[in-house]
Amino acid sequence: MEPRKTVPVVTDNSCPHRHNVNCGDCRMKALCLPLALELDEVEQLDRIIQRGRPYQRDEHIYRAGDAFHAVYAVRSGAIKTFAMTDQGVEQVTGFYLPGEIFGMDGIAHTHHISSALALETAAVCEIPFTRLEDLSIALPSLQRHFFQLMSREIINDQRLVALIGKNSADERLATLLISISTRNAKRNLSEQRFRLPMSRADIGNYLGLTVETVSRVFSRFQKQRLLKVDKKEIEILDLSGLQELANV
Amino acid sequence: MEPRKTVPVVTDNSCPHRHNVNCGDCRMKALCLPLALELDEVEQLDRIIQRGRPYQRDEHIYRAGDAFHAVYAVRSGAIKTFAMTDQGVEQVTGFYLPGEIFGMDGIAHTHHISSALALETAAVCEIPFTRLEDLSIALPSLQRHFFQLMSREIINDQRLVALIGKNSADERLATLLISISTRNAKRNLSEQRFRLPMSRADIGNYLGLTVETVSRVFSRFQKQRLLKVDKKEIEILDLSGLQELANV
DNA sequence: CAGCGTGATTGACGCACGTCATGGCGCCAA
DNA sequence: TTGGCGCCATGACGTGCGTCAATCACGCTG
Repeated sequence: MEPRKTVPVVTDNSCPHRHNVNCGDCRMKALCLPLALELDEVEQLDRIIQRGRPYQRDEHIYRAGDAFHAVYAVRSGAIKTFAMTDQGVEQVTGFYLPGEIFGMDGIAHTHHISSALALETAAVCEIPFTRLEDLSIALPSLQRHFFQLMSREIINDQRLVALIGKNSADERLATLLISISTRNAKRNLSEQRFRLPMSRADIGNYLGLTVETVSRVFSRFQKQRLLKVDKKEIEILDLSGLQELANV
Repeated sequence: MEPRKTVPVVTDNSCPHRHNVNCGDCRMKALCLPLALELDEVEQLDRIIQRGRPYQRDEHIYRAGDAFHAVYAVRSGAIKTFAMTDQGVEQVTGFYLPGEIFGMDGIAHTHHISSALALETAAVCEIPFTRLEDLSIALPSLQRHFFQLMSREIINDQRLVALIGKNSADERLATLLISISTRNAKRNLSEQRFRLPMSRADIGNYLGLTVETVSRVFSRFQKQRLLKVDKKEIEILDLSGLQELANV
C-alpha cells in the first residue's frame, strides 16, 4: 500500500512516507514546530493534524478554486505551488521540502488562488486552519510561530523579487541551488549531492527564465567545474564558488 | 506645528496628517481594521496604538538592524520599504498608501531586515507587536485579520515575482499604475489623476528596470495617448487600454 | 524490438532592455 | 544673478536572454 517508487532506501527500516507518525516522533518537528511547545501542547496540536495517504507524483494537494480550509507541512517528498495568470500562464511560486509549510497564501481568501502539486511521492500533514486559529488562542507560542512562519514567507518572496529583478541567469540558478543545498543540510542530508525534484521547466518558470537558458547555465556551470550534473542528480564541486555567484 | 508642505488642500478642515485621531474616527479604518470588530473592541485596539508626530519626506520609520517591536499602518502620505543586499544594492520591496500595513517582514526576526522611509510627509500608526499578539488572543477576529493581512502580503509579493519574471517593461509599469489607481479608488480618490509619490528610480528599482527604461516607457505611453505625464502628476487617458497592458 | 512522447540539450539569430553619455529643467544657496 | 545638484529625458550602442528549430536520451507501451 505504501508507494515507494521514487524513494531512496533509508538506513533505518521506516519508510519516509509513513503517514501514521505523530508530531512528537516526526523527524521534521524541529523545522515546522515552535521550539517552545511543551510536550502536552505538541499533543494538542497533534490531535488537530490530519495525515492521509501519501500523494503520488503529479497529484494535486489542492487546486486554485478549491475551498481553503488548511495549511500543510511537508513530511517527505517535495511540493511545488503555482498560480495561473488569467491568460493561463503558469507561475511557479515555490518549492517546498520536508519540514516546510505551504498553503499560507490561501488564508486571505475563502478559496485557494494557487495550486499545490506533488513533484514526487510525498507525505503531507494537513493542518485545518480554523482549528489552528482556535489552538493559537490557547497556545500563544503557536500563534507567534505562525506569525513568524508567514513573515518568513514574505521575506523569501521579497528575496525572490530581488533575485529575479536584479540578477543574471547564472546568479539566479546558483542562488536556487545554494538554497536547496542549505535546506538539505538543515535536514541532515548532503549539501553537496542531491536530486532536484523539479523539472528544468519548473526551475525556469520559478526563476523567470526559459528552459533553454536553465539548460545552458547548467552546462556552463559544468564547464566551469562548479557542478557535476546528471539529469536531476546534482553534485556541487565548488560550493564556495557557487556561493559567490549566489551572493550569499 | 503641522507640516503640510507637499500636502494637497483637502475640502474638510482637517489636516490629513493629524495624528491625534483614534481608530474609530479614522477615515482609513475600513481598510486596515477587521470589519467584524465591535465598537469596544476597536477601542481596545485603539489603546495600544501609538501615534507620533508625522514623518517628513526622507525620514526613516525604521532602519534595517533596528530592534523589531511594531508593525505600522499608513494614515496619510506614502511609505517605501526597501532592503539592502550584502553588496549594498538597494531593493525596493513595496510602496504603501493610506490604510495599508507595512513592517510585517520584521516579525520573523528580533531585528528589522529592511528599512521604511517616508516618500512625502506621512502620518503613521505604530502597532506594538507583542501587545497586538496579546490582544489577538482576546479578539479572535483580530487574529484572523492579521493572518489575512500577512497572507495578502504574500500574494502581492508572488504577483510581483510573476510580473517581473514574465512581463515586459510596458506591462510592468502599466500594472504598477493600475495598482496605484485602484488603491486610490478604494480611498475615494480619483483613479484617473494622481501624483506618484516615488521617484523614477524607485519605480525602476521596484519593477526590476533601469531609470532610463522607466522614463522611456512613460514617454511611449504618452505617445500612445494612454497617459498624460507631468513629472510625477499622472493622468490616465485610456484606463481600459492600460488595464489590457497590465493583464488585469 | 520498434515506435512514440516527454524532457533536456545545443545552436543560430534577433530583440528588448541595460549601459553610457549628453542635455534640459527646477530648486536652492551663495 | 550664477553655479551646483538632483531628477528626468533621450539617443547611440552593446549584450544577455528569448525564440525557433533540430537533435538526443530516456522510459513506456504495444
